[in-house]
Amino acid sequence: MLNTLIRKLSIVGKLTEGDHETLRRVSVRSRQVPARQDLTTEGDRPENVHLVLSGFVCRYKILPKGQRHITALMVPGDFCDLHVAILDEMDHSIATLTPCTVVEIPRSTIRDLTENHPRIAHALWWATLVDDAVLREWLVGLAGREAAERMAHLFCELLLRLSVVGLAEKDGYALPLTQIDLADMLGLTPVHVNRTLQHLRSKDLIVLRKRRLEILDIARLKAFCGFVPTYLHHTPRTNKLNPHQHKLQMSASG
Amino acid sequence: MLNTLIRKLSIVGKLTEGDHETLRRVSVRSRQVPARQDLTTEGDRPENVHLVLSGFVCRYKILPKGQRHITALMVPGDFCDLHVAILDEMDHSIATLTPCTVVEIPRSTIRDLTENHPRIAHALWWATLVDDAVLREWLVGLAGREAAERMAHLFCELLLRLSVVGLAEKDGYALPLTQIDLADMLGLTPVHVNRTLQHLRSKDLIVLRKRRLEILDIARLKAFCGFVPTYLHHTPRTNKLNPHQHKLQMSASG
DNA sequence: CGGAAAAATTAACACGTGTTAAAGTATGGA
DNA sequence: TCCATACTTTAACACGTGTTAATTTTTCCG
Repeated sequence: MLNTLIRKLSIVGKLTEGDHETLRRVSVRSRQVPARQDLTTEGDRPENVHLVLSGFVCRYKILPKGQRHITALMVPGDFCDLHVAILDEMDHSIATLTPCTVVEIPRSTIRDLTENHPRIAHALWWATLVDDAVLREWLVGLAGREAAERMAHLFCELLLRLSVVGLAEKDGYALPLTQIDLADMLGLTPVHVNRTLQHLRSKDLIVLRKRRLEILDIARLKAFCGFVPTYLHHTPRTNKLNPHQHKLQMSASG
Repeated sequence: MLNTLIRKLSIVGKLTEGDHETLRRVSVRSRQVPARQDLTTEGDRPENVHLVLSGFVCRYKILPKGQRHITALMVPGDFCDLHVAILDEMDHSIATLTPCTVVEIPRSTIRDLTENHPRIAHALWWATLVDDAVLREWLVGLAGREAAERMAHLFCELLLRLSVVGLAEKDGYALPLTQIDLADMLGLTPVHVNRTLQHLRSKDLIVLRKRRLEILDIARLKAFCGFVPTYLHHTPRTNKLNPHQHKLQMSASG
């Protein structure tokens, strides 16, 4: 179970066996949480950081008109709120989407990790920045991709993220979310999520059924949504030429 | 000039005179940069962190179809890429929108600040988290607010952010952005930005002319877009009752 | 000061997505 | 096993925003 975390953090750098042991020690006290329950609520000043061991967790905000919008999806191996220690008050909430196993880690423990375990600290820092990068990609997708592309992009992203922690096969993965959850995540209505799902199915790209996503043709799916996985920073640093320096384009808008 | 940074960081905690001196020393070497020029380009591994002293800077990504989308706007006192030190490769670009004065701070200096100046380190950490919160708010706005509300919300946000660094009056501020810039920021077309601007003007909420935004009725503008400034974390911690715990609503979507 | 380039404005039309509502289908607990 | 509830699916229509393109205005620079 905890392997998910170790597997994920190992992407960045080489953790020692001692680091593994430290992480295991930190995560002994896990807790079962039913689906659709807040872990922390907007306005709180939480004392614990949450680590997901199993299940899906989301970060969300409620707009003045009452709609929920999900700004991040956390899967096993992800921290939910590594950063919140500094801010006075949560400006959003965190909730389970499915039944989950989570570890609650006191802030003091996180402080100890960051001060006395440099490789772990570096890995945690890295994980936070990747979360930011994902957030930016979601933002860009909402503004610039239409519904089907946006959904396809999410499915590609999850394939990668779940693969890292061993929760995906080559051709699919368990996706125990409702269409309402997807709607709140993609900025669509549940009705249009349904339409879009059928559209992607009619193009023989994916099938979502019985809470499992089947990817029928990953290459075509990636091409369809223009998936470029760089932002996930899951691959080691490369020294290839930088293709962006040659096609800078400042005032393009449509 | 540098006061902008000190003013901003002073929101979080009490910096000492020594801290001020340290910040001044770090920021001596400033540089003029013309408008519409990359400071770092996607794919780079930058060696310096950028601090804005004057002008407007943006973070942007180019989508496969060629559209630019701006994911963040940096104003004087803001760091552009405090975080990038850890990641292998920039997954986005940073560019000036107007002529700017920027300071380039070597990564080693940032490391020194974070290791040897705890109050400054804390303030930098805080600034990064506020940037994240702004990003989330933009995401939520793209998904859940329509064009006019989204634009009004941006104007309210900028009024607060610019006030903090002394660049806004009560009734407006300099906003030297083109409608194309606004479009790329709000996820709209330039044409619709123009329509929306006129719509807000027809409601006597704002006037944007000669690169200056006049806010005609800030109270009505805030009400119009449902502006709740908590996410900017510009006010000291309060111990008021938490209104969110009583109206939890998980599956609302429309 | 004048001319070229960029930005703002206007208009007509197209289309993606929202809205509402009703019917069908799973799901989970007693 | 069966019911109650939640979720999914379908349909018709409305509307916000995109698209294209032409025109006017502003800005910039020699």
